[in-house]
Amino acid sequence: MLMVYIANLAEHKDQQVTLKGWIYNFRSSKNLYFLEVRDGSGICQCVVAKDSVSEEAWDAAETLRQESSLEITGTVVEDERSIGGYELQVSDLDVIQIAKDYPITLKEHGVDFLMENRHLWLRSRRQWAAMRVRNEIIYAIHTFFQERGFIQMDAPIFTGNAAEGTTNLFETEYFDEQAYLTQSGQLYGEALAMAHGLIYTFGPTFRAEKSKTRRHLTEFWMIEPEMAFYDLEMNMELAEDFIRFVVKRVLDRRPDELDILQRDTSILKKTVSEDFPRISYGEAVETLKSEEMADMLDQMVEDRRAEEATLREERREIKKERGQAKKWRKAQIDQRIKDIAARIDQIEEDLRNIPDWRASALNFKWGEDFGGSDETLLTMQYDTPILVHRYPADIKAFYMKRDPEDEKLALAVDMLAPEGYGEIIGGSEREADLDTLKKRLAEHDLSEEVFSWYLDLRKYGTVPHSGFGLGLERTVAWLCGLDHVRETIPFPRMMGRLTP
RNA sequence: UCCUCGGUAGCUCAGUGGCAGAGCAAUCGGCUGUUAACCGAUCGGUCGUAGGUUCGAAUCCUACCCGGGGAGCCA
Repeated sequence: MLMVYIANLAEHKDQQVTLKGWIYNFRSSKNLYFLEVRDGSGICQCVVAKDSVSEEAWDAAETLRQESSLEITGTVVEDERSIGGYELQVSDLDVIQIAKDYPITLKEHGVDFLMENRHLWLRSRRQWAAMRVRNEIIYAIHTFFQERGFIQMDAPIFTGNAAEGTTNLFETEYFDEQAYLTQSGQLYGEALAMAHGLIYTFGPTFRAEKSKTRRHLTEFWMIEPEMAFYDLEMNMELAEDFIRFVVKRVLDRRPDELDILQRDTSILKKTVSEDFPRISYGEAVETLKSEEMADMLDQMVEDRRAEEATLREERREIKKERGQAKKWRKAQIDQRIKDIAARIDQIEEDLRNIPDWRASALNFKWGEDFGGSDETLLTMQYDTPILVHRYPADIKAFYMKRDPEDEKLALAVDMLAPEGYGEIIGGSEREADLDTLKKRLAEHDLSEEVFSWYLDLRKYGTVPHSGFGLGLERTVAWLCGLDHVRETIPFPRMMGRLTP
């Protein structure tokens, strides 16, 4: 029998084929079973009619439960009523195993429960789609750099010295020594760039920050290109081309997955077609303190209040209706009431927070770093990512080159994603001069001895060079429209979560 | 570390001082095209833990534990 994957069913119209997979869902009537079978490549509805199969096969169909594994044979027919447009008219089926009491139903579940069952949750449709988008992003990243002559090289995961303070590093034993898990491959990337010119690293990084937010993991994946003979402008150009390329590939090649995720792609399309605004830190500060920003925030308060009033009105109406409603309508109303309550909670939190955002923005002082709300406010004015460059040197790392036109500034750049997804890229032109770099180490109370190999890079044929780091999970969250990075990686590691 | 919200059936939740509830799942039955199918029945409880107030506590008070969201920090 011809074994096929569901993704390829269209090539086998009217043929007899065999699928191997798992029961995603099933419905039944007296003489008919509708089995939704998933095989990893997709989902196909398989129709078992009592008079089309043997008695054994019919009895077997009756025993199937969610996630039972099976082989199923039948004819591929086009049917617009079915998911994917094709279904299988079943002639035979073999049960491999009956799964009893699969914990994750197709109904709603809480985050904690789903995280406890992450190993199973990955089988669910939205998670399946998100992982395929993640894969497409990874493929696009490699394609982009490989096509431009970049060499992928790996930075070590164990490091002996804590480069920039130990508070946010994980410590571990390394034989008789203290070792740390890497929080960035960048310094090593610079060494690699001096050997190969254009390189990128792609690996895990670890941060022991006690952050419990939707944007943080303790273990996440970072892509760090490093380019010899690139200045800040070239760095920004590359970062913009890079993100545009990745977004375009995902839009082109994963429309079905984005559809499953119910991602509104209109804003993503602007990222592909429009230039990213470039704003200096100084300009960003001006924007935050401006009259327009204050007005925008006042308008935001009004909009939220209006929306809340509308939602409360709707809730009153449907609560009245609920009394005489039929059962299915009651369920619908209950769901809507839950959604409304969640949205109202969010609005009320926003209304509590907006005065703080407003104060933070309007009282912003040159020299401070942007807070989460400041970043959000800056990106709200655009539909594409924005590049914010030339930050005060005092709030940036020692290795960043200063702006020759203003020594107070570092030639740094951050890319902020739209729709509140925050910083996805951080980068800079690196300090190339040996004596200046030594001076910076001294200013930061860092020992020259620890960085002796790094200083060698400036001693032997130093050149201008730049690079940046992309956070993979934040990128996946943005493209998928997910509100938490925990759904962007198969097994997330975060505060209080080490299993499964 | 701080602020804030929460912990009631396998799951999602309602119940704010007076008999422990609903939907889903599971089990049994019904239904010839279902789309989170539907309909009927059955099963299902250490109300996070410990103490206190009260004639009486899921509900009020105190402490603690666990989790969500946020601040700081950051990709």
